[in-house]
Amino acid sequence: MTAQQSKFEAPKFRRRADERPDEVLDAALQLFLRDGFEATRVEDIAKIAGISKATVYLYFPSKVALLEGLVKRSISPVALMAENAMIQFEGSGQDAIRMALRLVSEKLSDPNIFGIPVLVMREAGRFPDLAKIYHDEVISHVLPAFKSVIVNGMASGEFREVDVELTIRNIVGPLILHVALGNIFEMGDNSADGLQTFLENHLYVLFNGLNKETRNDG
Amino acid sequence: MTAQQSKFEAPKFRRRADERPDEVLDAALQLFLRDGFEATRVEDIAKIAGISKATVYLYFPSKVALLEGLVKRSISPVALMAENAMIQFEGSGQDAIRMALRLVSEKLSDPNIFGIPVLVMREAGRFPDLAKIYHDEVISHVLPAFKSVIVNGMASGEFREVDVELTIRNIVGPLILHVALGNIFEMGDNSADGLQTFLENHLYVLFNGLNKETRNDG
Amino acid sequence: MTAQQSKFEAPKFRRRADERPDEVLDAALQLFLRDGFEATRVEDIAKIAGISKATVYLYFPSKVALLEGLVKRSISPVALMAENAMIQFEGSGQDAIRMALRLVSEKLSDPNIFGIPVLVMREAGRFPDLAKIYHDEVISHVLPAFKSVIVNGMASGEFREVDVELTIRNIVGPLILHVALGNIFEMGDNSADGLQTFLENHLYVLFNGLNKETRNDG
Amino acid sequence: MTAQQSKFEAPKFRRRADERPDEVLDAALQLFLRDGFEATRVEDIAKIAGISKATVYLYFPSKVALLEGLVKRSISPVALMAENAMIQFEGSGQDAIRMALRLVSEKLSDPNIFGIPVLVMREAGRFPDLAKIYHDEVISHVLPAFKSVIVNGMASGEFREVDVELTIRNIVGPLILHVALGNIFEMGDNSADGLQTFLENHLYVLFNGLNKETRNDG
DNA sequence: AATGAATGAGGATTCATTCAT
DNA sequence: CATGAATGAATCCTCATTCAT
Repeated sequence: MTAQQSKFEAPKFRRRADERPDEVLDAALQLFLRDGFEATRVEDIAKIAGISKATVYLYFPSKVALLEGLVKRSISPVALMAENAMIQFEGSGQDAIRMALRLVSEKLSDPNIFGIPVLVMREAGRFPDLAKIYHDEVISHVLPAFKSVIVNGMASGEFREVDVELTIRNIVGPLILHVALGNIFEMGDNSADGLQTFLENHLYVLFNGLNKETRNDG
Repeated sequence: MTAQQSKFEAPKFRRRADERPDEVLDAALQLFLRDGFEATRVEDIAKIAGISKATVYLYFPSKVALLEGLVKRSISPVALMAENAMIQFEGSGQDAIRMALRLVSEKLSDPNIFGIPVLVMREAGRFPDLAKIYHDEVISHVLPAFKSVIVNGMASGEFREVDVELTIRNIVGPLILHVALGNIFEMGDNSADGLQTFLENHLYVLFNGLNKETRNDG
Repeated sequence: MTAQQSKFEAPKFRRRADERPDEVLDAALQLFLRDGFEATRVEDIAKIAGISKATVYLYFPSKVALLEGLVKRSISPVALMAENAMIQFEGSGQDAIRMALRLVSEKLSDPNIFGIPVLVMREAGRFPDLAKIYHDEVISHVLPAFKSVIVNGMASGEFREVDVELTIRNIVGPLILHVALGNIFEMGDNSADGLQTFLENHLYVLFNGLNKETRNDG
Repeated sequence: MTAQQSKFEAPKFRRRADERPDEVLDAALQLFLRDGFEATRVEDIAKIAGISKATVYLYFPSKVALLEGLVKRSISPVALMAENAMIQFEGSGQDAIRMALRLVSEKLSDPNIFGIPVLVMREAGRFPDLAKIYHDEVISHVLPAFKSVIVNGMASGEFREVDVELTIRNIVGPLILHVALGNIFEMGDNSADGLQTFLENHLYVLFNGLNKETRNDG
């Protein structure tokens, strides 16, 4: 379990400190997702990371700090990326959204990332700080980007007249649910391929609607 | 708070025992939603229900039993109702879905109900039993109903050709996300009116698509 | 160790709750005095009190609360008594002080009491609350009483002219030191008899001075 | 703070190792007095001393060793001095005591010294070694010296007939209490001046007694 | 000589659950 | 039925101490 040491040197501990925080976060994410925050024991996180319980506290001041660290590490970059991509995108609104979701879902197939939103949804209620971080680092970036794409699309006549705020739930909700179902009920698959397949269907329905004959009232 | 009942139906001072379990579940749901399952103390549930901690164990053998009791009590009827409504419905596929979602979202505005799915998503990971109950009592009823509506709609030429399983995420996902956002970030409103407004927009987008000019390739 | 149960009934736990807090405080005092506050484990206190660790927390919200409880329980009454005795006393200043010290030292031979001042001196530095309690409940009562006796004695010509505040250290200091030495180095004896003997010598020196021929300058 | 020394005596940047132990002891005393032995963290001592935690262990084998080092360093010399002064003193008993106390209290106003007795009183209970050191290095020197002064004084008719052992508490007790009160409750002042003022009053009361008219029975 | 990194051992506190009444 | 009293088991976090560099 602790193995993997050459027979020559036996470095009981000591390893480059730089890698440690990341390894700890990886372990934490894995267990938080499986068992929830409260039910996860710091000792188990440590065990998976291959260090001692006390060493965890060398890098993170508390158990909640792990939660917050996870959000900061994994999601923020994705959110920023999606935001920038949408802002700078020059094509149609449809293509902008299509590209953003593809970008995001590529990242989401990284197991270190796709669980975070679900984790946040589970635990944010009791940790206002966590909710705030997620809001500041993710929602406050992505939301306005989507909004402006929709608003522009409506202005140019590309999109129907819809409620901008509420429609964002139609764009993001299916994706979240897909990941969550995979996570929780182990329904569907969250592999890169599975996500891709899902995404194409989602985009098709999202842009064209379920109905074959659509109203032209919008 | 405990006493004070009219002399007529007043059994001295204490509610009929039959009502107790319900009151306990109400209290449990309230706290589970706010704090999560692990972080909720049985003692606090008891306090809200106006009884003693030990009395809770008179009605429920354990803390998890409360969780399971919640699902059984609140969601199953709704799911059954939606299932039946869809099965017996005779109109178009669009109207079937429309009706089912309206039915559900009416119930969802009952605070004793709308939190359950979110609660399950939060805690099912660690309680396979809970996941199983939810799956058996809700998912296994609603999913096939939706599936058959979609399949029939495609057969009759009403709906485009879509992946049936995946499309269900487009139907349900936005609704779940809407409720969750309201619950966790206190974004949007989960009042009956708010839900209604959201639902109309959701159905509009779902059936007609975002694009004004749709492809007729389906 | 837990023994002492008649062969008839085996009351695993359960005892009159009224006695518990006192028993816990007794145990706490014993260990706090021997090992200091920090070095005393709550578990050991519980063991001596014949209950479980968790039960301690049924009666006292925290370890510090035990410390504070000790002061409130044991010393306050003694201080009040001394205060009242001095205030109501009608004889000479010398007799007032004599009486007060005798009264106090009678109580001090109660092992539940004589250790408290030493304990407070040891721990008050780090627990401002404890210092405050002791100050409010003991010092603020006893100090003024002594002061007024001295002031009156000086006014009536019974006592020499001295610095009132500082002289109180001459009255109390030797007593404290005596008890502390007994406690810490196990020098001298803190039995009722030992205290009595010490007290008579202390009072003799205090009132008459070491010098046989005294100055009459005061 | 670390660097910045003239080129002349500058051993590059780091103080001579000889001074280190003293600096560590200074830091330790400061914290032990404020927080007690147990509650003081070695890391904080190191921080004040301007070195790393591990370096402390280069000079002292353990945390207790710091405690013992403090007594050895600071008090022993004072005790020896007082002892010698009293032994060699040629004047009256009163003047001998007066001189000894003045000598001691001069030293006591050195913050590196006056706290030690209080510290010992706080912690000796749990560290028999500490109690022994203090006993051997301080008490066993000072006590006999005082004793012989008193005995001689009684023999020459200068002092009243008193219990020698117990009377020493009258000599030292007020001084200890004065310092302790200053330390713990921040009553009185422990400045050199404050101590001086206190001492004069103490000696006045000690030798002449509180009573203006003294018995001549001694 | 000096230290950053690591840990073992321990302690306060919490809480679901049980039992005697 | 109802509950106050009690506890075992768990878990976070701290800290003196050690070791490799």
